[in-house]
Amino acid sequence: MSIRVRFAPSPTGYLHIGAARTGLYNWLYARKLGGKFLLRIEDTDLQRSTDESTRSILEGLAWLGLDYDEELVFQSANADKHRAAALRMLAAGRAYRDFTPKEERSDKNVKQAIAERARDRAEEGFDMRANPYRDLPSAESEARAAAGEPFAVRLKVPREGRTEFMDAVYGPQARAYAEIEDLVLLRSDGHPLYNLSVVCDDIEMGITDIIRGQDHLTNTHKQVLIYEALGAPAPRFAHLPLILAPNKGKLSKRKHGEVVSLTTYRDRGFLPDAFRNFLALLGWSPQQSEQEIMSRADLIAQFSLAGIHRAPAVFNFNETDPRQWTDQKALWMNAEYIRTLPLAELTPFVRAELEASGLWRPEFATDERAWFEQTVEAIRHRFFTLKDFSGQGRAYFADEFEFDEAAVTKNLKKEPRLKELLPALADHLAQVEPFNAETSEAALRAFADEHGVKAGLLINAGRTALTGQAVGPSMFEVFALIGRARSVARLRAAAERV
RNA sequence: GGCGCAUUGGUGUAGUCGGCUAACACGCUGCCCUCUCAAGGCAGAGAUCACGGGUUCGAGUCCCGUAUGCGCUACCA
Repeated sequence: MSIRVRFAPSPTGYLHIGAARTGLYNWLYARKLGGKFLLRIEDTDLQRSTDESTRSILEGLAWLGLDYDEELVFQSANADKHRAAALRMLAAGRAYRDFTPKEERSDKNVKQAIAERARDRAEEGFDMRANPYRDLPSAESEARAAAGEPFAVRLKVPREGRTEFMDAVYGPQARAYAEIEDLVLLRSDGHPLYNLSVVCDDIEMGITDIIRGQDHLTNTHKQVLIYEALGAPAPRFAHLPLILAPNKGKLSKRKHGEVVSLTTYRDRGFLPDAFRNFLALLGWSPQQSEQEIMSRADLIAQFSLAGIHRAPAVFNFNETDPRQWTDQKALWMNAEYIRTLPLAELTPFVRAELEASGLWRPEFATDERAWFEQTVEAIRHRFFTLKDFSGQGRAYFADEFEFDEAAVTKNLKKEPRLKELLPALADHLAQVEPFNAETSEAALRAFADEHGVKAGLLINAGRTALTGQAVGPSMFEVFALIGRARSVARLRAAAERV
């Protein structure tokens, strides 16, 4: 049977990078094995699910290049089928009606309340099978239901035995039934619950392999029980190590903000290829090579569940240092992609960035196309994100640009004579014909000798005058790119800043 | 509290059947290159492989225990 996997996020917020990685691994697995990668939106929690989140998830997946097969499935649309499945289990004696009135939830610290209750129960040797309605004669159960008494439907977990399954990452797993509660399948208002919905949909969609976060490892035992009760074969499972924050705690939007949102990386100038590459390596590594820079095709070719780690991965970043707003290796990898990608693949991204910041001119794609490509080629080598093209790189595309203050101090204010030298140099360069990297270099060096100053003084001052920056490509390359007229004008204008 | 999972330099990881003087990448330091900064090249610092026992001629690798972290333990997903 051919492979069918699914990515099943719940639309209760932006797409978390951990979830994105889960999607990526599913996608890689399907593409590698020629299977299908399906997408299901788990929107059964109607209070928390939003259309905006769904859109954000779709956008994020599209950005990463994770195309899905077949129709998008909304879990909420299948609620009737889930209810029917619960009723089938009820009829088959694999589930029972629980008439216990619904507990009032103390909204505060849900997790803590659960832990406390579990502790109390453990102390008194609580029996998971103690529910008084578990063995209610079916006639009485039917009668009370018919009379309109509200009830939840619970799975009737057998008293003796254990669930077992083989996890492709964590190995053989087993859990005694005694450890598993008679979980609720249907709420007393008829609403199907997570574990039931997931299993029903996975059966319906013909899912063969479930690849998901390790936080579901213990849930899986419950789901195996549901598969059995439904008389369906369980799929294969593979659980993924979690991605942790630098303090090895949970990585959450609440605490860590936008670094955990996938769209942040798109919005802050990451190349999708670079981020996909980085994400793939967070919890997985190729078996047969030490290669780290991997294209989409490389990833597909190299991917296997065997290369997935068991230990959680720390996503490293420093909230107090803007230069380390996200993992340094991710930043490095993005820079690596920016400087090594074939130019033709990079320029569309640069164009989009320039358009977004109002720096794009149509000529860049027509008459000035060669110039545009040369410029991108010249400046991309020291950029980390696409944002740098409109930031540090602004002066190449527009005449209004900011001067970096440190650069002005270092290269212009340092030498008062520049106030006269710069306009004089401008006059000198205005005579150069033709004007290119070689001729401008010869002219500048001759000018420096003539005036008894080091060429480096004029070179560094020139770079700041022309680009507003302290760093950049070779000065003479910059002269050639900016052109004579603009170079001369900027040299003169910069004299004011000395 | 119970159950489960994990634990190799700051981070991501490699270490197949036990032979490691513990490998690679990011980051860090220095040098070279040089008009700056990157890139690139070279060199280097940084790990008694969580801790304690055991098995063995020999353990990062196998076994037991402890600690720490994380997950689950809901009529949340």
